Order: sequence, then C-alpha cells, then structure tokens
Amino acid sequence: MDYSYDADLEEMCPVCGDKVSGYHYGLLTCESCKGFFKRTVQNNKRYTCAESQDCKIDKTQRKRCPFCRFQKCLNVGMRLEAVRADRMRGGRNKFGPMYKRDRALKQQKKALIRASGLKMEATPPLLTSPQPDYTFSTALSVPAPKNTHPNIVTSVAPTDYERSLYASSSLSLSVPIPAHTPLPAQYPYPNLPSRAIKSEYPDHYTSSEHYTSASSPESVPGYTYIEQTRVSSSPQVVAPGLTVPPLVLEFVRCEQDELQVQSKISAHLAHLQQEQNSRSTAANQEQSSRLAAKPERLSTFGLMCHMADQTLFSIVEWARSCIFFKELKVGDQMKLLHNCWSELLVLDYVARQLHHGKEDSVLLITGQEVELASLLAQAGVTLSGMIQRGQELVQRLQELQLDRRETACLKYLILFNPDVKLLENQPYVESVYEQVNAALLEYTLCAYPQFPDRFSQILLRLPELRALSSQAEDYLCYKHLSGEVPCNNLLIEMLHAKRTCI
DNA sequence: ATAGCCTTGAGT
DNA sequence: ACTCAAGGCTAT
Repeated sequence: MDYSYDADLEEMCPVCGDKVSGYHYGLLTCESCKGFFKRTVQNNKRYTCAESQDCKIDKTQRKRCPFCRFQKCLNVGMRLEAVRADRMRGGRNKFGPMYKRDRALKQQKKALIRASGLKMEATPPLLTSPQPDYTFSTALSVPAPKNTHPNIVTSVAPTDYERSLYASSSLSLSVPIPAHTPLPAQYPYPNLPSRAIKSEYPDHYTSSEHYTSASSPESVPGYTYIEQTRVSSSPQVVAPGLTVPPLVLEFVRCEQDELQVQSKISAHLAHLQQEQNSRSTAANQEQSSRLAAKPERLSTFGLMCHMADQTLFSIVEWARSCIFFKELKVGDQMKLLHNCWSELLVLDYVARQLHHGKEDSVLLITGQEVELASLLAQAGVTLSGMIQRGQELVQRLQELQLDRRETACLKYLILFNPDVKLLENQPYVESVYEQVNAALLEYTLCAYPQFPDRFSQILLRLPELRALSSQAEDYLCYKHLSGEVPCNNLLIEMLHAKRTCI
C-alpha cells in the first residue's frame, strides 16, 4: 500500500494518459494526440472500428484503433474548430484566454490543496474533520461535470471549479451534451471547407438545425450532434454484421474513464495515508504502542473503507451525469441511489475482476493487484466468505463472457429499480427499466444469436449480486457499530439512509 | 501512420 | 522580445 503522492493528473493526457506537452485544440494533451487529432481533421480521415467502438485508449494501445482514439479526443473536449482550415502557422487563436483562465484555476486549486494538506498536518492528532462537506445531499445537489477531463486530485469539490473553468468561452464543455448517438454511417465531424478566409472554422459552422437549445456561437464544437429519439431502441449498424441499440451505445458512452477514476482515488488515498503517517509520528509513546498492537489490520480495513467510499462517490458522479437519471428530481435520485448503492459497488468490483481476468488475484480500483490468498488470510470469516462469494459471481459471469455493454446495461437495471416505493415519478422509473430491459434483450439477441437464452442467463445473476450486496451492508453495519469504520463516510450515510427509510 | 522535434507569428 | 499553440518536417 504505497501511493506516490505526485501521481499528478494534470500531467496526464485525458485521451491516452501520456505526458502532456501543452494546450492543444482546447485542452492539455500529449504531443502524439495533438498530432493525431490534427492529421485526422486536416486530412479528413475516416476510420472504422474493428471491434465494438469501445476500445480502451492508453499510451500503449492508442495506435490500435484510430476510430476510438478520435472518438475519445472528441469526448474529452478537443475542438475541431481549433484546427485551421487555411493551415496558417503561428499566432494565437480565440482559445488563448480560455487557456489562461484554465491555468490560473489550476494554480489556485494546487494552492488550495497544498493549504489543506498543511492544515491537516498541523491539526492535532485527535481533532479531525479536514474533509469538506461529504454529505450525500451535497454530492447530489452540485451540478455534475460531464465530458470534462476530471483533474480532481483530492476530495476538493470538483464541480464549481470545473464549471467555472470554461464558463464564458465554451459552454459545451460544462453543459451536458444532449443525448445523442454517434452516427457511424455518417461521419462524426463535418467535411472541411476548402476556403481559407479565416484561420479557424467559423463558429456558425455547426448548423443550428441540429442543435436547437443552448447554441450560443461558442457553445458548439464543430461536431454535429444529431438529435435522435432518445428512447428508441431500434437497431443501428456499428460494425459489419453487428447492430447495437442506440440506448446501449449511449450507456457505454456515459461510462467513466477507469484510468481517471483510478488516478483520482489513488491520489485521495495517498493524501489520507500521508495524513495518517504524520499523525502516528506525532502520537505519543503510549498511543503508538497501543497502535502497534494491530497496526496493519486497522489501516488496511480503514483504507478499504475509504476506497469503497471514494468508489461510491464516483458512482454517484456517474449516476448524476447519465441519461434518464439526470432528468429525475433530486428526491427521486436519492431514493434510487439509497436503494442500490451497495449493488452498484459490488457490480463495480465484479466488473473490474472480469476485466482483470485472473483467478488468484484481485484488482483494486487503485490499479493495485492483491493476491487472493493473502486477502483471504487477512480477512475474518465473514469477509472471506463474501470475497469467495464475489469470486464465484465473477466466475459465472466470466463463463458468460459478459461484455462491457451488458455490464453498462446492468448498472441501469440496478439503478432504475421499479420496486423502489414512494417515488415522485414512479412511472418514469418503471418505463426506463423496461426500456433498458428491452435494449439489453435486443443487444444480446443481435450480438450473440447463438445463445438465445443469454439475456435470461445474465438477469439470473442479479439476485446473487443483490444477496451479496445485502450481506456486505450487514457486515458494514456490524463493523460500524463496533467502531471500526472511519467516520465522515458516505458509505455509512447510505447505510443509515437505507435503514431508516425502510 | 506515428510521434518527437522544429518553425512560425499574433498577442502580450 | 518573449510566449506558446498553431502547423511542418522527418526517422521510424
């Protein structure tokens, strides 16, 4: 458990994770993605994805699928308008002031983090509440950042920062992009005009026909988002021979970038650990000898709680930004999340193990790999039972070869549980559930026609997942009552909310 | 085609 | 004069 504190997100390209070389086409990216974006737009390149348009892009694999790489460039907010039609060199463009503001805010934030870090070190060991407002209601009431590269390093609330970042010059980065489905049959970006009147593409380039709301001149990237019927699940061609319902594509598009979540949580835990270290060195002899009795166990369990807590934050962030959920009133959003938070946590864990694909070790959200044997050895009877139960679930899903799209659908099926009572907009939730259900059914039939009962096989795993999450809640409750769970914890708040509600 | 390094030039 | 994000060049 050794986190390097300077795992600086600011230094990471939001597309591939490589080292950033400066601002390029709207945001900080690496040199190679800058070049790739330029080549693609200048030469009007068209790519196709050999897989299913959801390839992971990182430094080592970025060359593999230009289609998905370009898609990601657009998703993180690279601007087509910043590529010059006339190829004019040098000089400045209209993004200059935005870059300047971005830099200023980053500095400000760094200072804030440093300040809070110092304050924590100065805080007497037993008096602590350095964390900002961690209540669930706050987490929900703050607007969700979407399609921005999260450069959040610690628990500092990201949202106002993110929002102010591009506030005046490019609303499109902070305003949720309308639900759309990329149109593979057409091209996700317009043809380049060959005239050379202006250095950049004119702002009105995007036809307002496609974009009715919020189309201040600078709010729209050169990319045309075609409004489609949001809730239709009619098939759409994505790759030769495979059709994917647009709803499913939308779900996949809304998935968070695993690498970014990983860095964010690693940084947060590093910060906590640093704080812990400074406390234990400050502690007096008597205390340190008391701690020495069982130091490893305490800190490991505590860390795991914080890890789960942070994961829960990212799950809430995901939910708030995803289609259907963000249309709900906050009250209903809270009811749904209170109901399913632990299931989503378990699914998140299970999905990570599926991706990890190793039977004798477990992959944490921080990217660390832990031997299953040592995990089981450290855990008590109850916990090891749950870990094994989790592994069995992983194995059954592994046998099914559950894919990323199906996983994404499951998240929605769990979130929009039609059994949740006392919702303001119950019919809506029920209808969403039905739509997701239909989309998943359609997808499994199209993608895996050789397994007609795949859909039901997948759904059959949900009761087990629910049972496991319920056991985990009980366990957490027990641990909490015996005072072993760190306080100021979203996990506990969720636990309370659920138990007092029902 | 990729990506590291080079040249350019408006804004400061 | 300096900065730094554009485009250009080129070995791999």
